[in-house]
Amino acid sequence: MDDTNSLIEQRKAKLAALEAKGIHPFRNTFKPDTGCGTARLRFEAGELPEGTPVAIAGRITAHRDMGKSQFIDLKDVTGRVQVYAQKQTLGDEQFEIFKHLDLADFIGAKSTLFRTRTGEPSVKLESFTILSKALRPPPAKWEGLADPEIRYRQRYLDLISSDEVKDTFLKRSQIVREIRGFFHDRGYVEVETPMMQAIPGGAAANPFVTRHKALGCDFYMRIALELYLKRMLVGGVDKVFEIGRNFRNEGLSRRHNPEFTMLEAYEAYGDYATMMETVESLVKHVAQKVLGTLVMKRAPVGEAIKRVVEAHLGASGVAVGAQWGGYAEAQLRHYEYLSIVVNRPTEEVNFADAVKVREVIADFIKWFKELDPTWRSTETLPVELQTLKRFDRQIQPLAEAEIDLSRWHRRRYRDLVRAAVAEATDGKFDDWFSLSSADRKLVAMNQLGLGGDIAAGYEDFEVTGAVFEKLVEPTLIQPTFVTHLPKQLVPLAKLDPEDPTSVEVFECCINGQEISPGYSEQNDPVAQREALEHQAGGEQQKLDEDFLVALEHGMPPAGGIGIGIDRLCMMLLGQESIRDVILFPQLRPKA
RNA sequence: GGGUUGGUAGCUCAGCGGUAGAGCAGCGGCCUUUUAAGCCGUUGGUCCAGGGUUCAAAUCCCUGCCAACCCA
Repeated sequence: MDDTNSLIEQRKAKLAALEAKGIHPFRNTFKPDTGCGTARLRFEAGELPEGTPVAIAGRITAHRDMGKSQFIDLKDVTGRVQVYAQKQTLGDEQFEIFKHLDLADFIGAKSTLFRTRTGEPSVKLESFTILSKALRPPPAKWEGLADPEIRYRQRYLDLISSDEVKDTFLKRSQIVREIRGFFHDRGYVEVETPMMQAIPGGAAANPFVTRHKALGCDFYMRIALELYLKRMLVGGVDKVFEIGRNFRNEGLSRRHNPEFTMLEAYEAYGDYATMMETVESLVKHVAQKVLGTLVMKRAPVGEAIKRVVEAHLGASGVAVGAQWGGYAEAQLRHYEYLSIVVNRPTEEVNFADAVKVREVIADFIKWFKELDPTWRSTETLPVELQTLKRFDRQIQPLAEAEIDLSRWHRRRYRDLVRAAVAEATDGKFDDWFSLSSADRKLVAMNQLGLGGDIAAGYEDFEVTGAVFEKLVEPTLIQPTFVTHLPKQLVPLAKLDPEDPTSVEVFECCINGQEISPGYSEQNDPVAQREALEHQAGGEQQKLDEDFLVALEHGMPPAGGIGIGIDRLCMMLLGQESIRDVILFPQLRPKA
């Protein structure tokens, strides 16, 4: 970024020298007739014979100077091809210019296909045109870009230096295209609704505020698509969807970007069951089309495993493992194994280690139970059972190397919570829902270690919600529809007629994250008004009266879904940070 | 908000009290089939900023700024 940088000065001097020779390095005077990678591939496949003339254009990404012959790599979006230039062919003057081209310059090359002595499919240069002179040097060719800040702020450099990164974003583009195709094929209509709204509705989230000068009022960036898409249902567009940006004014993390891409789709006369089928078909369709498989490799887990093991080795009873050696040499070996995992380089820690760590924990539990059948707390042994259980629970999702999108599971919310609590407390609290509400809070804070996740004023369903979020959701690696959510959790959805304490809602979890909620949408205008008024908590200005009027005009019963496109991409593309599937993630502005 | 780690050449990094280093990139030279080309030579630095300790600080200490990760 430093303009006094001598490399930049040198390049500027080269530019001036070219111009002094009457060469204009920025003119659009060259039309390629094929791509660099395309030419290479078609040559390799035998579609084009040796000697075929090709006009290619691209960026110079490598230069190998052999004296009177020169090699460069030319790269465009289709790939890379080697260009071979000879002094004999180009003539002295052109050859000198070619020789002094810089990495990152763009040229157009008239050339013919041929193979080098080592068999590399290449092109032999006949003439070339400079199409753009780069005034700044590219990132290191071999190491690539290491500084994450530059990767995100100057993504173009990241795209230049990493084919994997480029591939990820090209695939993201295909994913979105396939999603569109899927809905269009099913007769859905794609629409665009306002991003700036006077009353941001459809979700519980903090909005961004913006100011309209001419109207003299504030607008909010939308936090959901829902309320406008439902207006479309009222308006008679029975199958409707939108893919677009939502904005939520919250913190940044590995899984959160303030602006993110959401898909919402609504289908009249459908319900949450219809939409489960839709989500399953959609995800399978996209995976098959874009990746050609339904088995997803998960992102590397080394860092996460080390983090968990380290936390437990350091903070809790496992750290005293060495002291247990007194009664079991095998235990000492196990303890040593955990230390080895922590001390190994991150890249070498893998899914198999997570499986092994789980075995180690299971052994510890078994030994301790043999030693003291009543073992539950720290009374007699140096480590608490729940500590080991928590340890195991955190490792468990890291032991699954693949996601199998051909098998989808359906589980009831309450069953999952009940089982998770029973397991985490070693059967001590085997029916979470039979506990009193006060006990639930105590158990969650003390036995389940959720003290930090539960605020004092939490209502009952929020405590259960925290248990689900912390204990259940991260373990749902394989595609799972969680159904029959408690009605308090989703106040705007339709009650289940067979179980009025739960609603006709699902959450589709994959890879330990919720990627898609789905609903039987509320179309009773009276019930909807009550729910919204309750949600607004008496603040009338938050109530979207126009939306309620729309419902009063009649909305057909419908099923609806929302899918976080960024999270879907993370899952499909094996990325563990949302910043690696968003081209220009939000960062603090540079001072 | 708290903790951890980091900030040294254009890039990737080493050095961790005693002359500021390497590879790549750049520049000059040799080489007409190389491919992380090679060989010879060479340019390039506010060691993030400020303060302190010391005969001596990139190195140790403090403060600040920036970033990544974790926790909240």
